[in-house]
Amino acid sequence: MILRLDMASDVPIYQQIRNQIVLGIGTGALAPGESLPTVRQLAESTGVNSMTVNKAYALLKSEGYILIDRRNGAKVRPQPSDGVPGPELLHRLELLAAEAAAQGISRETFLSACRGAAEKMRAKGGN
Amino acid sequence: MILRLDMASDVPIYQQIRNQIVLGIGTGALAPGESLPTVRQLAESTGVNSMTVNKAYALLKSEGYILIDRRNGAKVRPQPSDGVPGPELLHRLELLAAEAAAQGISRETFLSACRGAAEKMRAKGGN
Amino acid sequence: MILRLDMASDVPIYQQIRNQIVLGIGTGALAPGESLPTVRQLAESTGVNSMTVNKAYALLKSEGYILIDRRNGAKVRPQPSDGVPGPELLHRLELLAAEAAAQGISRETFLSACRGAAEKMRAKGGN
Amino acid sequence: MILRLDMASDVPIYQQIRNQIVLGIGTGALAPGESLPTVRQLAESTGVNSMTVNKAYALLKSEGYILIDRRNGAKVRPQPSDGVPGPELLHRLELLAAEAAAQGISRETFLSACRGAAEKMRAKGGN
DNA sequence: GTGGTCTAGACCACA
DNA sequence: GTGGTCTAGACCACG
Repeated sequence: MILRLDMASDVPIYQQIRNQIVLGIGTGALAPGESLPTVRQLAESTGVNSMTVNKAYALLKSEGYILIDRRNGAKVRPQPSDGVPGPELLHRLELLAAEAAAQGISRETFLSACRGAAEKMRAKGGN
Repeated sequence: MILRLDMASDVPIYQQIRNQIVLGIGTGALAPGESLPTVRQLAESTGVNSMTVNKAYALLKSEGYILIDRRNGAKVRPQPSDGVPGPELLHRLELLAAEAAAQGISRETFLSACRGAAEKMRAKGGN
Repeated sequence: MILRLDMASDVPIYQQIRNQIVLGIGTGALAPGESLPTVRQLAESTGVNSMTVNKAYALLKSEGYILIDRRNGAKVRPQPSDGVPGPELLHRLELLAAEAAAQGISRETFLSACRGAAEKMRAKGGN
Repeated sequence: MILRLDMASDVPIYQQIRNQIVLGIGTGALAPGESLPTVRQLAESTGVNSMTVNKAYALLKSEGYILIDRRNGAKVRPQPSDGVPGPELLHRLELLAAEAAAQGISRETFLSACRGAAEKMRAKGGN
């Protein structure tokens, strides 16, 4: 699990960390129950302040992606809530579709890209 | 074309304006070539500082969604660049897919949501 | 709205700030829609670091007690979600009742204290 | 007396132990004079470090809920100090009431929840 | 050892 | 002007 952070990006570092870990969980690179590096480790290996890493972990915890155990550090949440996409996710998906449409990308090309993204994710059971 | 802005949101106002106009273009509510309100009009009708509206228009122009004509104001760009999704869009799509997967949303449910979003967009030709 | 913070307490400062503001909202000392001091103001007047105040405000925002407007700072949320107590609140209430019972406080005395606390809160309509 | 501990919770484990024992005493599940398991037993049965259990017991003793006899281990204190709620308890009760009020919960609903919590406790005499 | 908290001071984005 | 982010280094509670 290597994180690539862009210090010059306008997206905050703690968000980049959060995004990459979510990507790792989604793709299966980080298995459910797997331990994440400690705050200090990640801070050192990325050259980022530990409070910034702390903020990313706190965000992931509040979003329900990870659990923070006082003894063993952070772990990927084993059994995430199953079900339907939340309104916020649907909103962002619509915006993405609108951008594609406004750029002249055909509906089929867009859906093909969706399929490509979905196939990179870990397969859960028969899904 | 009515804009709904949430002053308490953590997404910047100029981004909200930009997003809603992109949504309008994508869904067809704003037709290619259609004139947008002037910066001053939009600023007045929304109660937002005109510098903020200006920033949104400049962003839309730099992204290629609109054309700014000094005489006629802003218009929806008639023939946007056709083709494939850019890397930035693909990146955001992957993050969305990862969030869905990490939340336990099945691949099929995710793709169904994608189809739902795509169908809200204007049909161009046979797509 | 004066905050009294105990630097020697084991409850974190940002929590103390959060608690006192919640108390202010509950009792009506802070009216719905009323503006809170800015982060910097509160930091200065209390002698606390602004990041600590920031954390308290972020917590209050995430809990739905306040709204943060990029232009005007923080405001008490005008129309909080109405309804039933959440499970976390009920849990704490039970613990409180258990502590009282274990200390030999009679049920009636405990309920009397509850009534006393409730009567300090702002009256909403006929409640 | 079964303890349910959540290692991922942000409330310290020794506090969780303390809380559950207080709940047991308050509800009557643990009768006055009843013996508690030894530190070592409780540590083994819960998989928690014995220092942590020790801390919980020391806290319960300092709060007056239990008595620690070197020969017979810990016992629920038979005759707890009778009387009025202490200031710390009142403080937490007020905060609870304020949170309820700030969330739009009516005074009557709050008091109803108080009654519900009180009725779960053991009845002492006619109370 | 872990995460949680706090400071003092800085820079940036937004409006 | 506002809040948001980040740093470097420190201390503490927990286990």
